[in-house]
Amino acid sequence: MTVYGGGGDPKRSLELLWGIQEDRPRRGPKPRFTLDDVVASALAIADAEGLAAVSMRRVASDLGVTAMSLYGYVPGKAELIDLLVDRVVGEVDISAELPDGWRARLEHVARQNWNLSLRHPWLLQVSSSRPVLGPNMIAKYDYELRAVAGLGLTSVEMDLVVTLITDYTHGAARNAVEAAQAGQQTGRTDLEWWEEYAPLLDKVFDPGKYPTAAEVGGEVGAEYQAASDPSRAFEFGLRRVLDGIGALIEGKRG
Amino acid sequence: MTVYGGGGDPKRSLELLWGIQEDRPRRGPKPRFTLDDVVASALAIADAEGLAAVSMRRVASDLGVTAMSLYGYVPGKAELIDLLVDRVVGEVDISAELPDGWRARLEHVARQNWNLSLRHPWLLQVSSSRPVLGPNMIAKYDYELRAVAGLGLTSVEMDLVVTLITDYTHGAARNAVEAAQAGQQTGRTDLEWWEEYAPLLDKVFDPGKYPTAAEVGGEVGAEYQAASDPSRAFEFGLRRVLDGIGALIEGKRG
DNA sequence: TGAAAACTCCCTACGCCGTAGAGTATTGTC
DNA sequence: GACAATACTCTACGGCGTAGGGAGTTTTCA
Repeated sequence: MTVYGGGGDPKRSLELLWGIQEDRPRRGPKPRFTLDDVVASALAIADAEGLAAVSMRRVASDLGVTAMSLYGYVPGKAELIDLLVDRVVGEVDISAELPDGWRARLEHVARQNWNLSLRHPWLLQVSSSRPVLGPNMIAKYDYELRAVAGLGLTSVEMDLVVTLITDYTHGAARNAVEAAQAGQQTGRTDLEWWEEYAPLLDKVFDPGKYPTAAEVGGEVGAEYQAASDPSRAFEFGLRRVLDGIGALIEGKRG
Repeated sequence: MTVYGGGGDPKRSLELLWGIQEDRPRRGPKPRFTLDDVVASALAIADAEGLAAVSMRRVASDLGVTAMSLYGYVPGKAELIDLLVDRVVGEVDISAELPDGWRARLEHVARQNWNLSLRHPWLLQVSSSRPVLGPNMIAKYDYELRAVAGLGLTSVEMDLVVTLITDYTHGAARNAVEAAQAGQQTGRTDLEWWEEYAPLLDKVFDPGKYPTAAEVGGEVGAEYQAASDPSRAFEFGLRRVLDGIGALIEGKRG
């Protein structure tokens, strides 16, 4: 359950991210691994067991080495997490041609971010104190900006639109991941959980006091057979957000 | 930097949240504090020094007591965090009359959530595996649903709209808090940070490869004198989201 | 060629963390 | 006054990030 936010020394992180090290050959014994090996090991753990399982000792032992030897590759855990983030951000396929039309393009961007978060749920728990300005992050930012290029928006507006899409997607994905993890953690399906705690909640929850919540909660629960349907919520919200952006773009044209 | 997600035993959390304990008077010595005292102590630490500083030992020592004695009040740290969350959620003023008009109402809801997150930044780092169904959380949910009542939306739609607003606000607040914390953590203003790392980034970043990011990033940086302006981004996005919701509502009417 | 420097990795240790288990003092009930 | 229940303390375990120093390996330079 322990979780780390990025935010090591930004200068050092930048250097590591962009691979400003070189000057091999150096004097001592050759390193047993590359920096990439270390990050890959951490990634495997994060994906399989969550960010909490990513400890220096664990990453090291998976590599067959002691914890302290990692400090030859990375100044500390925070920087390792920064590298981890940029690495999975690199998974987003930014070589693909963007679809035609701003709406399809933004939808594509949103879905890419959504999928990325579901594939690496721990990503949502990394709250970097500064954005990790790694090569993949910048490439992705460029890709996303291109989705709203040529629409008559100012640079600032382009940035704001992309931020809106990614912010919203992030929030929606967070709900989805929480719901999914809750199910697998407790070993119960949503339905089972609902059935177990509904009576307890009933005892304590006064429908007369909160009639709106009671009615909506009841109908929503009945419809989803769960407390929520994050995937549907994402689709719904995305449509509204795109509608809102559409109003902006058309306003610009008129 | 260490952070905890909620998600203790949901049953026990529910009981604590709703105060199903009573059956005092009991036999032994009287407890030195109330459960509220413990939560208040944890809250003070979280607000002042962040969630990472909230350890059982620390909370206890602030109360003048050993760590283990907290386990008489709370089954574990996870449940304490659950209580912490519901407590600050209770700060939202839900007795206030909602403004007239769905748009003003939803805007009000969004701003309340925004302010709550900025007042208690650690809230954004608590990723409960299940929603904390405390009394305050439910009261807030009810309050927020009332903002979209009577508009001809189905229950499910009402829930989706509220989820959209809170999801978006959560994501936007997250950026704001990160930016604010980055400034105070490193003791640098945004401008200073920008000036320090721009040259380093310049050396590594190829504008020819990412012309869109280069141009937009440059103009955005010049306009904000910083990498971003989260507050402005929030306002911008909120307007779009409300526009999108407006389209839905008007579509329902037509 | 041999010494020195540079480097990787290991071992040990410190001060944190959440919390289990057992002990001690205090309080209420019979 | 005896007994049981309770609140709290102490000690300890196994984890964490990482500082410091030592050992062995490889390259460089005299």
